[in-house]
Formats: sequence, C-alpha cells, structure tokens
Amino acid sequence: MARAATTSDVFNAIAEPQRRQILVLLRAGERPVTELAQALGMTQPGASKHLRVLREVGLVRDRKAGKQRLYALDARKLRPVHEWTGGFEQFWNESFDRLDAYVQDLKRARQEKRR
Amino acid sequence: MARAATTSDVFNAIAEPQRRQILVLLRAGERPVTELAQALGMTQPGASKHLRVLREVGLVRDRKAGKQRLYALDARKLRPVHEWTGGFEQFWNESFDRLDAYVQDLKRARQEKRR
DNA sequence: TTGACGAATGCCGATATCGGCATATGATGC
DNA sequence: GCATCATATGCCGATATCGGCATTCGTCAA
Repeated sequence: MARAATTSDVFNAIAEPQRRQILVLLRAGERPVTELAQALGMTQPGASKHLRVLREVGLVRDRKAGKQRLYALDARKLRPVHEWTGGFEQFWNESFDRLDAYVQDLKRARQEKRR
Repeated sequence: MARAATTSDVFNAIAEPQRRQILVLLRAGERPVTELAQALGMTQPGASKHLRVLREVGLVRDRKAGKQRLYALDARKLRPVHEWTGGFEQFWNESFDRLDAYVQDLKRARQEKRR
C-alpha cells in the first residue's frame, strides 16, 4: 500500500502548501479558478486539480456563475483539525511537558514493579 | 516534481493517521518503540520509520535508556497548525460564511466598476 | 453555427510514500 | 568475546502525488 488517498482526508488535503494558500485566499470571498491560479502563480489546470481535491474533502464549494465557476470556502471540516491539535495545547509549554513525562514515568515504573 | 517531502513539514507529518496515533499515545508520557508498535498493531520497523519522520520535523524527542530508546512528545511544532486552522474559526459557522462571502462579493463588484 | 473564453480532464514523467522483509547496528549481561 | 534483546536501516514493490502540456467540455454572444 502507498500513502492514503488525499481525497476524503482533510489532514492530507491541507498537507499541500498551495492548497493551504487557496483556502487562505478564499477567506476573502468567492473566487473564480483563473484568479486563484494567477494569484498563486500556477497554471489553470494546476489550480483546478487542487480545487478538486479541496472540493472532494468538503473544504470548498463551487457554483456556476455564467462562464465562470466560483469557489467558496467551507471551513467546517477544518474544525476537527483545530480540535485535534488543541488536544496538545497543554504540552506546548515544554517545561510542563517534561514534568508530565517525568510523572508518567514514575507511574509506569510503579506499575511495572507491582506485577 | 512530486509531493513535498514529509520531512521538515509538520502538516505532512501529521497527514499520516498512524503518526497522529503515535503522538496521541505519547501524551501519556515516554514510550519505547516496541510498545508503540504493539499498541498500534504495526511492525517494529514500521514504528521506527514513522518515529523518524516525527523526529525530523521536531514533533518527538528521543533519549537512550539502556537498551531501549524512549520517545517523548514535543508538541510545540503543533502550535502553528493549531493557529493556522484557528484563522478560519470565524468561518466555521456556515451562515456567517455565506454572509461574509456575499459582502466580499459586493465589495469586489464595486471595485470592478470603479476601474 | 461559429468563435471565444473559462474551466475540467487525461496522459505523462519524475519522485515520494508506505508496508514488508531481511539485515545491520547498538547496548546489556554473562 | 558471545548471545540476546531493542532499535534502525536498506531494499523492494505497489501506488499515489504533483506539475506540465494538450485537449475536451461548457457557456456565452454574435
């Protein structure tokens, strides 16, 4: 098996720097493909492909507007990522991290002896 | 060019479900490789490889302890991810999202006319 | 219908990924 | 030294990725 498919996995979808850039741009509102491509210095097919990935994981929506197709941000799927990383917030302070690890090690050593 | 290297990129490092699991396990404190491998139902070489990636991006530290090598969480590099996703917090409420897009579209239409 | 424009798709090449297996490296104790 | 346990590394195969290019599809206007 190789790497998990980027589709249907938000973590993978935002692993690509260009795709993150697209999401950032879309915070300012709907944008057509060409405008995104130009803003990020990439080709139109390139932008379309990244947008497809983002659409398939539900991070963007698209709607037809005449000849154009406007892409809009749908950030709800970003929330789980925010919450997952938030679960590590208490470990960001390194000294606390070290302390916690130390405490846990004591606990484990005690359990080991008990068996 | 192919996908950006997972090394030196935290977003890519946590794109792998098994690596995320490892980080979760390490919240409880230091663990040797074998214990992680067993807990996640993967082979020892498999665990070692994932740990290498996590070490190279700075998400875990290791220290020798006799025959064992204990891996510990270093969650500081997770903070940028948390903050990046947090930048989309105001868009999680979908109705607000739609409203904002609408407002931005009006702005753009006005600017377009002005040129 | 034809032409022009915007966007999506298909194919390709180079490369990276992940898992599995065997093997090497490292540290400990006898 | 030698055996043993813990871990790392190397090689492989199957597959997915990303960028580029050409092409197709879709919509609008004359």
